[in-house]
Amino acid sequence: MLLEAAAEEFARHGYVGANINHISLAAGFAKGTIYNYFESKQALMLALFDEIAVTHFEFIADRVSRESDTTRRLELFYEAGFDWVTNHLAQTKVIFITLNGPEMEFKQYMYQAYQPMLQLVGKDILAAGMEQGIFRQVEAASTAGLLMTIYLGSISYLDEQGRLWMAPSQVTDFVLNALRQEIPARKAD
Amino acid sequence: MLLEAAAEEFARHGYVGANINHISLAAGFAKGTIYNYFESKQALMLALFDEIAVTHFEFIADRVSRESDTTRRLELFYEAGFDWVTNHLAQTKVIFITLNGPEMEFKQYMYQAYQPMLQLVGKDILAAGMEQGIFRQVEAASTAGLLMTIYLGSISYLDEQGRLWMAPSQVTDFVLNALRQEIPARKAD
Amino acid sequence: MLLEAAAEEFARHGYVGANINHISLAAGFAKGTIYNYFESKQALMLALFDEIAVTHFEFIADRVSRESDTTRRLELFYEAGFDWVTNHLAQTKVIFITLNGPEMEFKQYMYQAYQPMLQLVGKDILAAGMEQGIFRQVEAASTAGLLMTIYLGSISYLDEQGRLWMAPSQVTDFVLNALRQEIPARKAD
Amino acid sequence: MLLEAAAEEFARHGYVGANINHISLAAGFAKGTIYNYFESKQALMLALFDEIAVTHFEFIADRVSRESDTTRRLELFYEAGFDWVTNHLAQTKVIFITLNGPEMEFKQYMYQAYQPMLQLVGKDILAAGMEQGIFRQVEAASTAGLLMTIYLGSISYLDEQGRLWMAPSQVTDFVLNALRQEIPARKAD
DNA sequence: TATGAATGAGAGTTCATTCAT
DNA sequence: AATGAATGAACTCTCATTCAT
Repeated sequence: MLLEAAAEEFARHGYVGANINHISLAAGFAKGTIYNYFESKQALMLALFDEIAVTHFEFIADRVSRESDTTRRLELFYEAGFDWVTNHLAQTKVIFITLNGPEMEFKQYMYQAYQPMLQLVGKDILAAGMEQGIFRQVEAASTAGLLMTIYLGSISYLDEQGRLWMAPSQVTDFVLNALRQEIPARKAD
Repeated sequence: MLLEAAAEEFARHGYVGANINHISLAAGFAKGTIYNYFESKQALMLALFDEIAVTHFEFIADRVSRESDTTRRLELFYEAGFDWVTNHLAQTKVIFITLNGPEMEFKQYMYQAYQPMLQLVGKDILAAGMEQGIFRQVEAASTAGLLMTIYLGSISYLDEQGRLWMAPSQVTDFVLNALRQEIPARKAD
Repeated sequence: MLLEAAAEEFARHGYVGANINHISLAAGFAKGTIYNYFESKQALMLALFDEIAVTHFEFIADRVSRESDTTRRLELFYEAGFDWVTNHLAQTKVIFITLNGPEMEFKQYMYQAYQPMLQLVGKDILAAGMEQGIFRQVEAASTAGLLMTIYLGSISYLDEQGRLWMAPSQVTDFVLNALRQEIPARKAD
Repeated sequence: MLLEAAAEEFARHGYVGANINHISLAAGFAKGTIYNYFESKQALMLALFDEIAVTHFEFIADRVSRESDTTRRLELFYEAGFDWVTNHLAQTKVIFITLNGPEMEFKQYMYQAYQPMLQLVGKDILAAGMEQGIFRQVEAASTAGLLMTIYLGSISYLDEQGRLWMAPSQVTDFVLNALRQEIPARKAD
């Protein structure tokens, strides 16, 4: 599979450092053959982004939508997110290389590709939780961004074996504390 | 001068994509002159890491240590951190390029270089706050990592003008909520 | 074609001084094309050694083996050797550049590659001649080395047109005198 | 000593590969200082040739001239030659690098510089021996060249410790056999 | 559709040489 | 006389891309 081989190569060497001939060979083709499928190295990268964003989103959205309880949904978002990452190490590295890399076009492209996931967090989880009185009132857009950031940040330190330094439960715990209602207990005063 | 030019070039093009000759020229030297100062492209990068880590840490530590109140210290950590970032755009990009790039040696090196800052968060802020009863009891090491992650995550999306999408106060607010005491207060009822 | 061009360039400029791009261009290719055939400058050099050693040996061995008389074989060794040299000027220079150059790996490699020719001289000529009573008893290994040395030495001073300063007959004459039986013949008087 | 350092460097790396800055530093000077003594890398090399040729010749001529017997002189030529070599490894390598290297100007220059030694062999030893009836009649010039060639050939394979693969006595033995009178015993037939 | 030889721009790096101090 | 920072030409090697087969 060309996109699979591309993910491996880009993950291991970054965009500039990746060798497009190696990708073609790793996918079982000859050197030049990849150009029959993608116009250029850049076009290949963009195609890879699309595939990653869709796969990633669908996997998480599927798991999240199985529960209707919002707190549980938030937990599932991180759980499913962690699961996907540990099964898609190369793709995960590609995400980080891109989001933090120097190529601005790629970054923009990836932001677009990840809008659905941002929507999922912002609307189906955060806004819903605030409406239901489960979460305190926060600024929705930037907090959704923060939740995504925490997700990305907590998966960004993968060791060589793909192990994370943090359990999803720790993250969920932290986030739920941050979002819970102000201490209405005080009213008791 | 050379390290400044190097930061700009690495920020704009990444490690592999950076052109060491351009760095030399941008610093006002001829092509090869940079090799009178650094043995290789890699050695230049490592020297740049050292300078960034030290500058970054000293700036933040200086501001944080001016206050003794722990909550205020946490606020100052993010405020000073944001300040440094907006005045060191190139250096900040270098940090992200490295932490998320494919070169493992660089990553390791940078983790080492940032140990002092991790200590600052873990001991002087987090552990101190727990001791003083200001923060709830959390697992210190991984939570310190999470606070750093949130810092890095929230500064990682700089636009071309170096503007952040989030105010330090929002971040502090979120984090203080996550760390405040559980609501045993209710039991008092 | 490439090896021919390589021999010319190495002969003219030595290993370090040779320009691998020039070799590629001289062979009718573009600059980098030679790297499709040889991994590096060094690999090219080693491949050239192999080709030279084999060609050189086969040419001489073929001529020598046509005669069974040992004295004649010794003569043929030098005659054929001189012939090969005058028709392979560049290759000959490469041999000398290597045997006397600073790169020890190359030297070792060439010694290995020339073992067959040393065997030819040591066994098929020298040892055979001693057995047949044609040559006096000498230490075989080092004398074989000396015969090779004399061959190499006498071909080492080629002028620009590839002319030698010595005829093979002179060398043969000298060597046959050095190897002929001691003068026990006199005792026979 | 600059010339000593130069001999070491040229011996180890060849002319093109030698680093003139290293030479200056090895001699205890700063990088550019060598240019106060020699106009260029090439001028340094030529000066080194002069010194080597003179030293080498004087050492051998001194030893040879202590004996008047011609056979003994021939022996002393090789003995002294071997002695000089084992005490001047770097200089010896420079000779070979030059005689077999690609730079024709250097080669020519060295031939000139070694004329005195060729004279010594051709006149004081070979011609004298023929006149005295000790050696058979041979073509003087080319045979003198051959004797030099055998000298150079037998010292050209120095291992890293400067050991030769052949004793001077073996060489002398071989050469004396080659030069001794034809078997006058035959006349008895 | 697949191949892989060929291209050539461009990179990192070296180092003889210069020259202001 | 001595220094050593600076120069910049030149070199080895890489690789995205093309194209005849």
